[in-house]
Amino acid sequence: MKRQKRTTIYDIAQKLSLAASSVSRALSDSNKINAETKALVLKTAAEMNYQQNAMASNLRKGNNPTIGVVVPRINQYFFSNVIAGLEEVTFKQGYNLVICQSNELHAREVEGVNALVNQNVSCIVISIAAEKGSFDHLQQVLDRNIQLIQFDRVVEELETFKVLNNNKQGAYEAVVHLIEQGYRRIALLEGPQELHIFRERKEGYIAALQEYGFPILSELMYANAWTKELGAQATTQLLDLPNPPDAIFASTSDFAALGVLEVANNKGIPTPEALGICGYSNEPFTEITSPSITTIDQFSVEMGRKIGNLHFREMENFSPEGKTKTLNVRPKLIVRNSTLRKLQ
Amino acid sequence: MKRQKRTTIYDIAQKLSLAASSVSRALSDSNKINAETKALVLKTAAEMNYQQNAMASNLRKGNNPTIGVVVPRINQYFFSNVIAGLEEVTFKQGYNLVICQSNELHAREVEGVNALVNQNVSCIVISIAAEKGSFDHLQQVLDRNIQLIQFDRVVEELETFKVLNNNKQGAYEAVVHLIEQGYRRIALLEGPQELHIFRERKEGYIAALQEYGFPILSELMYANAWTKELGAQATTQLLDLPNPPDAIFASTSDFAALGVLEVANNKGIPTPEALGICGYSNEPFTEITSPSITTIDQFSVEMGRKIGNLHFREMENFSPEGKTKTLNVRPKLIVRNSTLRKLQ
DNA sequence: CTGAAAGCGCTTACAG
DNA sequence: CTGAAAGCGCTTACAG
Repeated sequence: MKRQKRTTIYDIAQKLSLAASSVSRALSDSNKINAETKALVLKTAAEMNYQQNAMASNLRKGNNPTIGVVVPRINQYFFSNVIAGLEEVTFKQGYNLVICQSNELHAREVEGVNALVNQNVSCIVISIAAEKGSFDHLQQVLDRNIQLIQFDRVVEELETFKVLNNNKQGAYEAVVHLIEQGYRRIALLEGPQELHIFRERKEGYIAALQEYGFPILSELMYANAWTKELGAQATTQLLDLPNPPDAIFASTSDFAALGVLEVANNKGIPTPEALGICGYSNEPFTEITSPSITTIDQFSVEMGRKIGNLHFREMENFSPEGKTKTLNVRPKLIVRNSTLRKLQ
Repeated sequence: MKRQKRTTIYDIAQKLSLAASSVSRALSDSNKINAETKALVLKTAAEMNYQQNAMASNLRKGNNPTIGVVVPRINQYFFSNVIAGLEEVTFKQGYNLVICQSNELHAREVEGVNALVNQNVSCIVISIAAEKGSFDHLQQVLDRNIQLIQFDRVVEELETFKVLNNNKQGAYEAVVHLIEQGYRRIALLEGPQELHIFRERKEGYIAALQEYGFPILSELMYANAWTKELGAQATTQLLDLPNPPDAIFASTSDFAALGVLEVANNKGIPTPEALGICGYSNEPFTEITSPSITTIDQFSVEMGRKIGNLHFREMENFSPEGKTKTLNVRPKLIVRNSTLRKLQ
């Protein structure tokens, strides 16, 4: 035994000598019902402690007002913020939010997506796992006419809504800022180039240098430095160059930037005077390091809200040709002490 | 129009000239079905791209394999970790996880809980909002025989499962550590005493002092210092005492401890030599401040896993008299430089 | 092992 | 405005 019997609309109908359909109409606030009857039903329902069975209602109506989310990790600053923003919107609309994490594994992601499809959710929101694999599972979502919204890390080939940070823009602004602060040899810590977000950041770096007439030097671009440890390692090597950089843009993450800072501190290289440091993401800790770290805010909570609003707006005026729109969230440079050697 | 027609078991049955019930048996891997028939059904189902309608199945079976979670904020380090741990377990069991945030508001919490009750979820996991209110909504959950598991911030009067950090133990160990490091006047930053977690931490502080024969001095206990700003303010006042403390235990949070550290740094008071500082929660930033901050780890991911396991274990051997068990997660002191003035 | 039937708790055309 | 009936897509006793 688990549940005790819940009151159903039949229980109410019987008590009031009404038809179940009338009870249903009263509860759903239909206009095809007498005001007095409605009041009576509502009163009785409250007395009998009635709660609608959402599963039955959804089955009959053929839709499930829930949004499913699949992210690599729930407890990562960026993702938990996106989810928080999304929840805000979905809750307001009376929608549920079901959450899965892929742990960066493709197989886990597939399982999660399939579970959501079985639930007949009205929308799936996803940021794909780092582990590569086919995207049949996502194609399946589209085939079933379930809305699919990709964000941040997306499968580019797939024609779906995409909500992205304008990574090129963010990187571009960071590098322009460094140039304006008088840095002349700006190194780049790159992320894995299979992920488009890292390719775009590299493009932004190059665009800024070109615009200001600086050379693009391969010796100053360091591949695959997307953890604190790899950032530190990259920094050690870069600073050992015959002609070392005077600024390092850790385009991968603030964690990499933290690795840069630690190496600089250990070597007694003063920041920002001799070495400028810029990260990416505006993790909370960047504010409290010494010196505080310049970085790029991605407006993650706002991004979550945008995703939610996109879904609900599209539900209203559904236009097939509008299915592949890309929404860009414009990131913002947060200037802090690690790059500030001129007064602003 | 939203969804196109999905294949149902009737479509499969028709194609194979079978009864729907046989198709159902084959798909649910029943033993009351011929092996050949089963293989044929499975093959055909795959060809026809069949996906079970979870709503129909759940409705018929009278249960919904999902767990609902209500927390003050999804994007808070502690809570997102608990959710991550919980998701790990629920996913393994093929359960869904539905998430609501109360934003610390009682009314929002009530709405969230009711939505989950309507869904007929099999378990609700909750950490209550700071805003006080009645707990009729939680009583309602129990009345409907839905399992209720409270964690961290709980309604003590309510007889439910509770998963708690052993806050008294954590605080006790921190203060003992401070005493062993030679600190003699240890101040306490308290949280709001309406919340039991903060009362318990105070008890741990007092117990440690008593055990070592130290006086309990009200001048060294500072109420309501649970943000960085309030922590800083408290520190300024404490250090202005005629006989100031030589250590401050910010029992409320690491953020308060950060406030303490900043005031100490600004006043040129060396940490840990002249002032020991200990926080609570092991936020990521405590590792990277200068000096790094001693704190208490709450094993939040592990706590989430414990909650999940509790639910699934109890489902099996359901014993009414075991319904009010309390599980304590033992916290762990993380010793860092902010309190380390002796070699260990 | 297979089929026919009932029913989970709703909603919604269809009559009146 | 109200009722009787059908049906959403499954599962599961009940016969055979």
